[in-house]
Parts: sequence; C-alpha cells; structure tokens
Amino acid sequence: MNAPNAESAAAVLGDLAPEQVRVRMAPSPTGSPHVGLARTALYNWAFARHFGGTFVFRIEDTDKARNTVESYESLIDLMQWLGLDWDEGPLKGGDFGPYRQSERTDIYTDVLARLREHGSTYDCYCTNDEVDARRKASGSKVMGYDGFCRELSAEQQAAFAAEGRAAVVRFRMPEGEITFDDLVRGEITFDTQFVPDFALARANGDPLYTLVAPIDDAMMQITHVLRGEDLLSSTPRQIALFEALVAIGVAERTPRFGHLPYVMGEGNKKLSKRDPEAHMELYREQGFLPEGLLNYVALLGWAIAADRDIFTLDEMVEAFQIGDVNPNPARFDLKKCEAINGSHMRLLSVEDITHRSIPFLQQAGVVSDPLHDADAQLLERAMPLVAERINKLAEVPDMLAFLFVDEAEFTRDEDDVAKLLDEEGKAVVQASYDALAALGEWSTAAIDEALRAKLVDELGLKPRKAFGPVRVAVTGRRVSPPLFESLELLGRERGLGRLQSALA
RNA sequence: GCCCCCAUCGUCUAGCGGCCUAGGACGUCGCCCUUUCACGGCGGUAGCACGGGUUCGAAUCCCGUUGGGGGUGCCA
Repeated sequence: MNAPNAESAAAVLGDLAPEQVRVRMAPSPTGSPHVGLARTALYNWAFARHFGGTFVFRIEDTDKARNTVESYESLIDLMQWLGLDWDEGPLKGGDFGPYRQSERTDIYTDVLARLREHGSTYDCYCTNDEVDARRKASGSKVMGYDGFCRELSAEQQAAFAAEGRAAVVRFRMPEGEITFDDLVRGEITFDTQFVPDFALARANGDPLYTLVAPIDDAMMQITHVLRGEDLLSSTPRQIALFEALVAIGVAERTPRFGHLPYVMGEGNKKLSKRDPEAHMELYREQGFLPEGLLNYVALLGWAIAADRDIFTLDEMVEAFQIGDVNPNPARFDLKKCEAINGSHMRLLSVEDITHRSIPFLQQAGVVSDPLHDADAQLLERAMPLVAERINKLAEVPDMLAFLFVDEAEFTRDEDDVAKLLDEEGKAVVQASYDALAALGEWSTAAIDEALRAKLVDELGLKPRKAFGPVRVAVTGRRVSPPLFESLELLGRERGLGRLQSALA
C-alpha cells in the first residue's frame, strides 16, 4: 500500500534536511470550520513538528463573494483552541507574507504577466455555451475547455475584443503524462489529454485559486502539500503550473503532494457543511477537550500502534509518518469520539477538570461569575464525585446543579418523580427522613450507616429499591453523583429539607 | 459519459508474502464490582467484496469484476 516505514523519512524528505520541511494549512474563510479541516490541520502540524520544520497558516480568501470575517475569526480561534500553533501566518507574520491572499494581488498580477511572457498562458474569449456546442458537435468525451483559443492570431484576438468580449487567462497544459508520487497513495498518473487548459484569472482580472495556490506554495517555499482528497484531480494542473513557475524563476521546486482521505458523515457521504456533526464549534460547546477531540480526529486515517488509540499530541508528533496514513475514507463516529474524549478526561487531575468546567458551570448559571469563594469551595468538594463519570465538560452542570441552586429554585425531573416517588417511594423517603433527622454527625459515613440500617436492615429493602427514591428526592434526578456524599455536601438543613419537600 | 481515487468486524483501524485459527478500539450482548449513572474488570459477537492469476505459500503482489467516492467551473 505504502512505502515501507524504515525508508520513509528518506522517501518523504528526499534531499531536504528535516528542518527544511515547510508545510501549510490553507483554508478558505467560508462557513464554519469543519472536522475534515481540523484533521488536515492536525496532520500538517504533526508532520511539521515531527521533522522540526515550519508550519505555515495561510488564508485563501480569493473568492470575495463567499469569504466572511466571522469565518476568518473562527478559523483562528479554532486553531488556537486546538493548540495547533503556527510559525508563520495571521497574527504572527513571517518572512514570506502577507499570509492572506487578498493582500497579495500585486504578486499574482506580476507572476501572471511573467507567465504570459514565457508563453505559458493565453487569452480565451469563448463562452461556456460555445464550448458546449463545439463539444456536442465533435462528439468528444472530454469535458472542460477544448483549447479553441490556444493559437489565436493577434487579429483574431482583436476581433473578439472588438465584439466586446473580455478574456479569461488560461494555462497551456503540456502534452503527455504527468506522474507524481503521492505521499499517501503512491504513484499516480494522469494523461493531460484529460486535463483541459484551465483558467488562471477571471475576465475581470481577479486571480483564481488555480493560479494563486501554486504561486503561494512556491514563494512560501512549501515542500510538502498535505490536503484533502478532493484536490487530487487538480494536482496535474498544479504540477504543470509549478514547472512553468520553476522555468520563470518563481519556484525553486515542485512540492511533494499527499492527499488525505475524506471524513465521511452518516450514510456514506462526505461530511458536509449542512451536517451539524461537521462543525468543530459544536464539539467545543459540548465540552470536548481539545486533546481528546484531536486524538479522535487523528484516528480518522492514522494509527499510532496496532493495539493503542489513546495518546498525547507529543506522542503523535513523535510517531507521525505520512506514509502510515490510510488512503480510504473514514466515517466520523460520535460514540467513539466521546469515548476517546472520556479517556482523556480521566487522564486529567480533578483540579484540571474543575478549572476547565468552570466556564460551563457559569454559562449554565450554576455557579457565580466571577466565582465566589463559597461556590469555589463547594465545587472543590463536589468535582471529585463527577470527574470520573463524565465524557464531556458540558455534563458537569447537569450533574451538580442540585448542589448549588437556591432551595426555592430547586426542581425535580418529572419523569423520575413519576417513576420513583410514588406511594412506596414516599414511604422510603419518609423513613429516610426519620433516620437522618436524628443523626448526630452529618457525614458520608454516618449517613450511609443510618440509611442502610433503616432501609435495608430494618425495612428489608433491596439497596436498588431503597436509594432510588431518596436520590430523586435529594438531587432531583435518577442519575446523580453518589448519594451519601451528595447529602453530606448539601448539609443537614438542605438535605432534610429536600427529603421533606419530596413528600409534599 | 470520461478521468482519478478507494475496498479487513456495524464503525475506526493493525496487517508491507509464512508470525493470521486475522490483533486492538468504539458499539453491542452477558457477567462481576456497585446506593443510581458512570468508571473499572472479565467474557462473547462480528470482518479480509467477488473472480482469476503469480507463488511451495496471499488479507498482503498482479489483472479483471462489482461496489463506493471524487473530479470534470471565470468555486476552493
């Protein structure tokens, strides 16, 4: 499938020293950032860090109609949250800037002029309808542009211009085959007869992605291009253009390419922007940890070892080899993503989880903002009870709300009340109240002992039966932190109050 | 249509010609732990798409078929 690992560093680097590696993440600021984009960013980042090379962050905002500032900002925000730090790019600068294509139009205009001078381009006056009509007439199976304007004389060009036609600039594709050694797929060959002359600039002069990406990669001295599989079939065009850029002295070399597999959603289709599961924002809001999310996303096409799937970013950097990336598309599985995140949660100290949970608690209105001492102290005692039983930070407020609310605002889940606080349940709660009202010391151990003596020993209830109603009475829910500990934290007065109010 | 990519449990994967009676993880099922939910532990379930080669030997290499995906823009 891929090159053997033992040789892969040499196979990947060629004559480059490891620290000369330069890769880039080059998203378009349209829409909200995507899971696939995060994976591409992660692989590029890990590749650069593995070799001690440079990770460039570039914004591909040539499509004025679709770019938005919100999208640009959320891109930056996401990268920062994930901890994928870049060496050159927005907010950071670098020797090859600017790093937003919208600020580089002079460069593109200049390079385009040089390409024209070199004979790599030509002006094309055709309309789509004309091209379609010719294809229909000739019966050609090849879609795309047919090269009609390739050899137009100056007089013919003048004649078209006189008709008021504006010309797009097209690249003159060379004849023959283009073969490249894809870093994840191996050798791939295209016959350029199936790669039509493509447009480099709009009729209004605006440069297009097809022109701009290779120019930037060339001038930013990118050595390895790791990008989505959707760009695979545009690679021969880019390689041909790169060769022209080398010829005119803009590029030193053509980078190596590696095409990463798609991330698929439900069914078997590419995770699309309409898919709510596609958006990174969502995971952040739900309280996924960046390290957990990154770990899961890394698994979509790569494995650190045969029998292991929890690892840190440092471990990934150490182990990451582009040749190990699996070329087939991966389905995003939320269940597994949560499980991986939960494993990372359990790797954290309680202090750390507490710290990270506070914004979620504050946003839910469970604790004060800024955090008062009283809340902080209660939180410090409560977090150990829940830290082990959650997969996402957003679960914390649900688990702990009952401890923090004012008694007046305390409510119980209706379904749970209906199920567990029936006549029988209320009798249990009453018995619990009796047992605890007399209690001398209000501690977990004492509460445990008292309730057990009363409910299990005296009334002969099974623990399952006994503690369910009490739990709903005290915490308002069937699912909660451990009961005795919860009672202790609640305190005698509020604890007994809850038991009493459940009887009403 | 044409071009290109892809193909191991339901899902993500390990596998680089003999270590494969195909390993791990998530899911799922059962059991244990247990005051609920989790966590943890133990066990089960389930897969090399198909057909031809090559080879002493194929999940692994080659060809074909089938199936999936992508491209085929004055989008990126």
